[in-house]
Amino acid sequence: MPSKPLPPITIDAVYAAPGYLFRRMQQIAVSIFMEECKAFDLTPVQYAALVAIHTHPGIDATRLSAVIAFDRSTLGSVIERLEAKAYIERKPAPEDKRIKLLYLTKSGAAILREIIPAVERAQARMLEPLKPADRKALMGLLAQLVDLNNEASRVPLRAEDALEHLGKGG
Amino acid sequence: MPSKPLPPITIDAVYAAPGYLFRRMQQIAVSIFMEECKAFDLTPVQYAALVAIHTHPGIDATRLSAVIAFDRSTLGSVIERLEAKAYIERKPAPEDKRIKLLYLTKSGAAILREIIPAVERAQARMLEPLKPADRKALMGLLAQLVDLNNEASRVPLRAEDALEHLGKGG
DNA sequence: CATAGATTGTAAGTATACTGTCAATTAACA
DNA sequence: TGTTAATTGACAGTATACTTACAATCTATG
Repeated sequence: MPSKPLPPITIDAVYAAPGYLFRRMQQIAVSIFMEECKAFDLTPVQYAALVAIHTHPGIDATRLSAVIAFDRSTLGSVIERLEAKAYIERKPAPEDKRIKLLYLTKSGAAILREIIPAVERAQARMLEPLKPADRKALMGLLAQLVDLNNEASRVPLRAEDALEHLGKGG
Repeated sequence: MPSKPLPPITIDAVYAAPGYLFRRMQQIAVSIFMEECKAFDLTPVQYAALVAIHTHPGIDATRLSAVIAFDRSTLGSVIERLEAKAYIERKPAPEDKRIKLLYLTKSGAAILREIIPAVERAQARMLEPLKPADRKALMGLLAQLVDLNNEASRVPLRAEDALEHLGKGG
């Protein structure tokens, strides 16, 4: 019994923990994205917002936050920045004075077209160190896990529910 | 040729992209961690810092940032918060007036012992929706990918290099 | 139609995460 | 030894991410 006063855990256990690997991978992914897209001055979240608004023109902020699984409170400032860059427009909804509808501007659509090759390079680089079969396996498992854990992280609405009155005109 | 003015990408492509899945999984992981550990008022990063200081007593802030792959600038405020909670102590290094050495306090060691079961519950919950074999496969691939991508995200020092003069007394 | 409850956007407050910059200090070198 | 270079910690500034709170507005109900 030679000392050993505090043996609860070591940093090596942290390195192998899912939470640590998820955080580290997210750091790396953002870093690669920003590097590939530095010519465009768009963050990953701003990019996702642009794509979502492009796919669902006239969406409002609350539904947008559900569609891109993005915190509702923070989204306000993201929208502000995109509006300041003139990539999106906010228009009041005629039938509901609370809601502001979001639309891509011409330059928003243009930047989206231009940035896509860089984004695809970034996505490819994130997985590049793995063999193709392993990339597929990892993405498959991760997509599955995110889907099954979807309820764990609080999002105001499920993406599908959020869009019932959009796009399909009903 | 019926219209189709902007077909560059849709939100479904974003959902399948690695960057989106990594971000979403990180959100979920943090959410689960905070839920399991809410009785302790410790964030995942603060927890990792405590473990690292416990494993490497007398580490300085720059090396700590390398050990837990944590941004050096942000670490200052993390250390401040841990110091304010009296979980760690900062002592000036005798041989180098720039450096402040970090040590766990008694209550820091105590909270670390107490929180570990909650942390382990959280880590287990993150992977719970997958079959055991899939959990193993996912963690293996992710550990591999993080390791091979380590250079992509800027960290001042590699964890191993950061510790050469610590612990082993040389 | 009046009121309670829900929804929308906004804001305040905390905590990462990153980019820069800076002064104090130490190390390297001419 | 004296100047330069590197290191350390601190700070300012931007951008997520989350919690709670709040006013304006809409909906549901009596």
